[in-house]
Amino acid sequence: MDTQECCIKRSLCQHIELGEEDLLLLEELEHAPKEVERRSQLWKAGDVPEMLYTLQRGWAYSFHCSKGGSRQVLEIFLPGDLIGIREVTFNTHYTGVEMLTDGVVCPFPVQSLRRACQRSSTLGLAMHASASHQQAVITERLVNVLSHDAKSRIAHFALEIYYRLERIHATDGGSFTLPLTQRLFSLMLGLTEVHVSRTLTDLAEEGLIHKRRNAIRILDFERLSVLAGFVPEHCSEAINPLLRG
Amino acid sequence: MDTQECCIKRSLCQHIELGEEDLLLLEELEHAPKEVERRSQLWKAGDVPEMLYTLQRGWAYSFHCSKGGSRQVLEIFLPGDLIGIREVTFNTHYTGVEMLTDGVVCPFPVQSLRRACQRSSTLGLAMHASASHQQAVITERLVNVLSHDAKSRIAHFALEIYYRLERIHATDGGSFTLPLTQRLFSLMLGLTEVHVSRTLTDLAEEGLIHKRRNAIRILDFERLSVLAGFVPEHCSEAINPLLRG
DNA sequence: CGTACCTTTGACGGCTGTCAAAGGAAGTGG
DNA sequence: CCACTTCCTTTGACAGCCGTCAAAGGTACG
Repeated sequence: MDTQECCIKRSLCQHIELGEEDLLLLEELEHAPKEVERRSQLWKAGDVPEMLYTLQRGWAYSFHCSKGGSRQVLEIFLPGDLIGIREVTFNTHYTGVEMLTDGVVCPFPVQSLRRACQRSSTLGLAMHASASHQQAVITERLVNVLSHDAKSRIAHFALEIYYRLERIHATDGGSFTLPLTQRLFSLMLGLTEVHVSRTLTDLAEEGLIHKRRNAIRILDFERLSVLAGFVPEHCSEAINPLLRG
Repeated sequence: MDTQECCIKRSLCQHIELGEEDLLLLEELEHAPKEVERRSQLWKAGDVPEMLYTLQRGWAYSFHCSKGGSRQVLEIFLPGDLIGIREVTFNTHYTGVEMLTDGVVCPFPVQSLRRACQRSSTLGLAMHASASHQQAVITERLVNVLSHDAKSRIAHFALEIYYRLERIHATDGGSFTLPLTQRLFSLMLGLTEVHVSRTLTDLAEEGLIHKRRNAIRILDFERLSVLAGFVPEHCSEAINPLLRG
């Protein structure tokens, strides 16, 4: 396996170091990469979680549908993210997952994960850490939505994505392009598309961002961070030292 | 140990059956119950997570403080809840935890948890399931806040607490009393105290709830559920069958 | 070239926040 | 038991953020 090849191990070893045996175990059990098209769904709400996916290429998102038919977006998945770990312990999925772009995923059966964790408590810990980390992003957005107005919410969310892209070295220089529609912004932040459009226009007029179709570009990180009250603390934390060894 | 005595085992075995060995291991490692006063803090944001607590008696909440000094409440803990599992893998706490009432907690050292999980993969799984379940409550409130107005948010939150109390048989008959101040409501739901007061008055005038100082009482579950779009699905899910055995 | 998707703009209304003030209930110290 | 403080709630006036409705134009895609 060359380093280009997507692997669940690269997701799981971000928080805790895995041994040689752990890595081999994961490699054995992972399925071959699979091409997936934009708008295809990895699963629907209500399905039994039976597969995890590592996102090798492309973007995806998870969402919840209310009875009224409205949709709320909960997570944006970027290349390298582990999709499904957050709900793997449930007997039905609360959220569906859909590709935002064409992409490639590497499937990993839940049953294999169980066996892997039985053979290595470090793997179990890595799995838990990965899920907690992912959930922390959601928690942080709840805090964002609870305490900020539209302008700050958008600023905060843009910065969240930026720092996650930076972590995987997917930013293109000082500024960066965020390929999300305004509709996605609205579904993530509890705003209407109309108001997102207005607010992005405001931010652009203030010189904080640049707007394009299906994308925005951050121009002034300094002022945007102040506006959002953003602290990039939580994104790259190492595991609790008391859980090591 | 009699059944009255609080124990981490009762939290962990809610989602997956634990073996005799697992239970003995947990009993051995748990510390003696400890009285805690209202307003005392179990830890502060920034601390290293070194202890879990099972809440034996009383209520508690976790919160995040923004730079501006405003506070957002993330979780309400009820008797039987495991406090700290959500952030146990992080090297610093993102949220502080404070007692809402006088109470009793049973401490459990994180290092002991690590050793317990090394000796039993089932315990590791139980820990993961417990954390995921707790996170799901937060995720559901994000969905709530993203898609509902003040009246529905309040209705949804009241029902969330009700079903959690029902699960631990702490409801007092058909209706029940929810001992939360309006300030707590506002911090949970991203509203002002003033607006919470107004909205509760509206709900009371419609006969859906009864209002008291520091508490409300649900009168009409049927209509309140419709208003909130509430589905009590997610609260009592068993573990993914593919992870068993 | 036609259709679907994405964005923008304006007018209007209402939900919700802000500011201010007041009173009642609970807790505290004397 | 009383005075005092603190906390919790309520009410009113007012402003503004944001949603709704409607229409139009631009861009991608087949």
